Amino acid sequence: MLDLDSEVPIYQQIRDRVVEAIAEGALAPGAGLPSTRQMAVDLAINFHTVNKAYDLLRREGIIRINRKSGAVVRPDVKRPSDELRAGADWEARMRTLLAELDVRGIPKEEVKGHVAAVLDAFPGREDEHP
Amino acid sequence: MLDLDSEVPIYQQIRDRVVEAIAEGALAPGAGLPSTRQMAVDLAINFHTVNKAYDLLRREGIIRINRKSGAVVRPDVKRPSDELRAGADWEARMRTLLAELDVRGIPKEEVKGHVAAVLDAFPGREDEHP
Amino acid sequence: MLDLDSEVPIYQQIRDRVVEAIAEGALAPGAGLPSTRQMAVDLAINFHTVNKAYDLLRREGIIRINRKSGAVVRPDVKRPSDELRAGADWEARMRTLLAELDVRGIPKEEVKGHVAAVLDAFPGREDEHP
Amino acid sequence: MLDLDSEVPIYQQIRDRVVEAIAEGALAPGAGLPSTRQMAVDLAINFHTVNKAYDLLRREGIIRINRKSGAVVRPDVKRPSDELRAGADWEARMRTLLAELDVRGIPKEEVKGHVAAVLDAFPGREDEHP
DNA sequence: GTGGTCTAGACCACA
DNA sequence: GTGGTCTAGACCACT
Repeated sequence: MLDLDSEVPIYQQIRDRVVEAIAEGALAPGAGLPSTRQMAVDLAINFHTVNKAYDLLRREGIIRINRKSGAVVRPDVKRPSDELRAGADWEARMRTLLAELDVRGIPKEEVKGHVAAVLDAFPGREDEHP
Repeated sequence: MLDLDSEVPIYQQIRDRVVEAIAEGALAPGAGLPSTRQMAVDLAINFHTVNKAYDLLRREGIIRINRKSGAVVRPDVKRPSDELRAGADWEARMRTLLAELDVRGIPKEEVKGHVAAVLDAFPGREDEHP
Repeated sequence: MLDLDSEVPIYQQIRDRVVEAIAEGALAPGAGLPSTRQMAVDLAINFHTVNKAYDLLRREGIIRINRKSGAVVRPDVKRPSDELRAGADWEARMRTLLAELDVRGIPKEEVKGHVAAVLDAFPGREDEHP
Repeated sequence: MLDLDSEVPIYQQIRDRVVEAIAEGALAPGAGLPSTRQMAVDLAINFHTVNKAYDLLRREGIIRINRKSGAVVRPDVKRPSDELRAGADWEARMRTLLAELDVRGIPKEEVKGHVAAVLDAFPGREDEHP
């Protein structure tokens, strides 16, 4: 699951995998994450690295870290909130990615189709279409 | 246009801006880019940094670097080529980004709309709809 | 081992020596290379130059660069891969070299003998003769 | 025939093409080369560049340059001569190339076959097998 | 301690 | 005038 030789930092990969797990529904809002030491053992990496990933997720407002109960997915995640939207600059990042795909000659319809397929595979909330 | 305090390297930002300019049609295939030293003074950065960005674009097959006329956008860019598409774990990168947006509570339809809007704003190739 | 006065760039010479060491078996797949700074002091050159050589080898898919353990020879190197063979205008390069040798009056049989001798001295892969 | 965007210098490409033409027999020993200005016009390049290529060939002992008759292929080319062999370091260059091919996973027999095919396609001298 | 980035200045090759 | 190379030193990110 992790590529230790990748140029993308390990803590970033952990963060990405957690975010994807939440989006897919594998990690429900309010659910607990493994302890840093446990995940470090599972992934055979230094626990400081896991710590850094968790801290990043906390600063992004995606998880909460309690002294006693460990890290849990914030219950209000996946709900529209200005707090979560802020600091995302997601339009710019998406624009950069789309520009690269366009320049590489990947057909627009293929990209749109992939985006729709991925998004529709996410469980979604009951209040999505109010 | 550049954020010198960003965590994303300056040379990467330059590379991204060039790619976007090509996708938007602002930089047509065959068009020339400023010389490394010129762009360096324009952006108030070191010319080695521009050099690295150009070298990255060259290795990606997006521009050509000619000893006399400087850097030009490859005329055959935006033509689907296996080599260019190959370097593409783009589905994974897109999936990670989409998961983050979903977790941040951004409505799926808003994302799809933005994607379509950005893509449709790109001029596109003549052979896009054969 | 290095010729600082040569017209071929130092970083290219380093890259060539590493490739030769791999072919000879002196550097086995999976083996580690010296750290950039270490090799720099060993060769009495700037570490940036070594850095560039390693980066070139990485982009060629010959080594992997790991943040903690440094550079290692890719374990799957020497296994025929289309991507590695692709970057190969090798027939043209070989043709140019052979033409030069012919013009210089080096007997064809001597050239063939040298080629065979060098190749046969390389350990080779287990799957070479299936 | 020339790739103006290549990373290999134009004057070097000209030199390589001339050497190949001699090896193939298209340019016989003693034959004359086009004038620098003529070749510059033909190739649509600066005549100084052709000049540099010719000078390189002269310094390599492959052609002679006469004030009146222009550049001619040395009549004694293709014959074994210590003068021509010197300064070639061809074993080292061949070794580097072969090592790269081996590392890229190209079968040894394929390389040997290509070398033999190219060499045998060169006309060869009557005194080759004395 | 590892590699990565940026800056800076000098020199060279190429066209 | 163009890009390419090498050197040098400082700072940062990652593990």
